Amino acid sequence: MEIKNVQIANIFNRMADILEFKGENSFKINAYRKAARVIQDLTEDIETLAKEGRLRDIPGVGEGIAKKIDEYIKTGRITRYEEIKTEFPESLIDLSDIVGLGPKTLRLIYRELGIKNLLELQRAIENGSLANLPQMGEKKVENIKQGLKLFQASRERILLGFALPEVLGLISELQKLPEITNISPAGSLRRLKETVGDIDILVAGKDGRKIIEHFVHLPSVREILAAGETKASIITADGMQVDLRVVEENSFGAALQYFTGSKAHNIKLREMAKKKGLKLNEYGVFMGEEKIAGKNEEEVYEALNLPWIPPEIREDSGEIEAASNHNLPQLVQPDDILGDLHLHTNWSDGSCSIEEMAHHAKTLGYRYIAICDHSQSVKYAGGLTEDKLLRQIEEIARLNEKLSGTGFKPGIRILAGSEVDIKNDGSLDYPDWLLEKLDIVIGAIHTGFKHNVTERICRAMEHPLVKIIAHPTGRLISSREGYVIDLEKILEKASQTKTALEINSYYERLDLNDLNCKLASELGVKFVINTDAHHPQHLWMMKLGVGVARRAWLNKDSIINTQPLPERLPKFTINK
DNA sequence: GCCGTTTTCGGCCCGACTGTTTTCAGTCG
Repeated sequence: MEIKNVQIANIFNRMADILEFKGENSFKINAYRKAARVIQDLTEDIETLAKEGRLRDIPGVGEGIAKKIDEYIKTGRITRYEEIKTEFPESLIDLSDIVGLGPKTLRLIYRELGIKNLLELQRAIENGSLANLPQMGEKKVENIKQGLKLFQASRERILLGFALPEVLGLISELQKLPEITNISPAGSLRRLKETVGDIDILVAGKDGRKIIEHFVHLPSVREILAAGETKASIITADGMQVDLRVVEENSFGAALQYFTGSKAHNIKLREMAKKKGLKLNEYGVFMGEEKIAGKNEEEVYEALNLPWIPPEIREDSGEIEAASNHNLPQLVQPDDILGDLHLHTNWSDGSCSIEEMAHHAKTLGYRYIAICDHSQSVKYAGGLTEDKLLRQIEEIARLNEKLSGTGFKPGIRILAGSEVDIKNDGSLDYPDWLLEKLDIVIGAIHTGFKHNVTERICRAMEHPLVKIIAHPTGRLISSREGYVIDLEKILEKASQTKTALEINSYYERLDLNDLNCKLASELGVKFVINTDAHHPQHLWMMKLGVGVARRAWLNKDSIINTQPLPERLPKFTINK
């Protein structure tokens, strides 16, 4: 459904690139970019909005852009785009993604040297013709050369689950320095976006030079890109670029706010500040010359008459308006999670015993877990035969005796479950008499990703024992697209059958993602946040899934594993 | 091209850095 949203957003972004190249009014260009971003983040189908004549309700969409959207939906094309697209070679506009090569320079090399594509740009660098242009010195050519290298490598963004532990490690190393009075990750990492580009760490402290000296000589640093008094950039042994910035203590909040972004959120805040006769920048909030806030984020927001806004929702997608109306959501927190309902063990393709998983879960403060190993037809993952599942149910009963809390020692409850494969006809991989012996049944697709997946999942959700659908879209971030599905249909069926959809926290999945969760939530769907852990060391990823939920504005009431288990098991109660 | 509790016209976030200049343009975040 959101396909048209993405297509239209892409066109507007491309139009902005072309208009920028043409040297059009920069505010017009920004208008296109803003519209593109808002449309991309929309949870509603833009086609529906168009049919209902509600396009103009989208912030950033006015008369001109609404007309173009209507045209695209009716005819599949936008005349204005087709016109300007033919004025210049596509391969030329592609070059605008090169860092260090802005629209002005691009226009210069096109006009003066006739450069139209990557290859010609490379040649111009090599034969020195680029360096001969006016305003073009040695350094600038070198910059473009570097940008070109990055562009060709088309540097991939880093998975959050990969970057987060690394950054927390760096931070705990840095905290040992007494000169550092405050420290925090910033940027998209702090907003818990599923992938991050550069990694930003912000520090408040006295002796910038010393702090940076310490930072660039940490053991995990492979290469130093820059090291000044207030800013340093390094490459870690894992190949991640990390920027450290040092600021004065009384500007830490303003700088943290600024470097956390998002850019769109910051722009809106600055507009607000301006309307109030204030000025907001990375040093503080100013009334004339006087600084009225900046030491911490709370007072920065307060100076603008706003409550503090959690970083995860700072995307200018309604959070500022909600804050103004004192209507911010009570976002679910990591501590709200009472159990993990999707764990694997060495009974199928996990690497540890049920008891080991339970022990680790207990150290995290969980009150319950569910063991959901694979079902019989998932051979490659060691799916359990019917007999083996029966034996596992007995083993879990035995462990529950052993691990149940006594007196002052709280225990942990292990639920017997299964991640049951949804077969090609939508039936389940175990017979009902066996499923009925389980505390919890999760349905999942593992084969036939292009084969009637929507119908299969919907049929599985109609089964009264299927309480959860695991990783509902099947995507792997930056490596697999996911099943071919009609997501909206699935969400509606989930809402109707009261089947919870999983937010799978495994770092490569994060499935459902933030936008899909937001959409699902609007349709009244319930969620469960699981790790799908195959090893105790995967359990920490719960915080990634909680991040997804927070980015989707979810509160704890819509997430079933924030609820305590009923006194008497066996059956996990989701009323279907 | 969008938008409006000062406006339907005249604004549109803000600062740092870099490189090439000699007071500033271009680019980035």
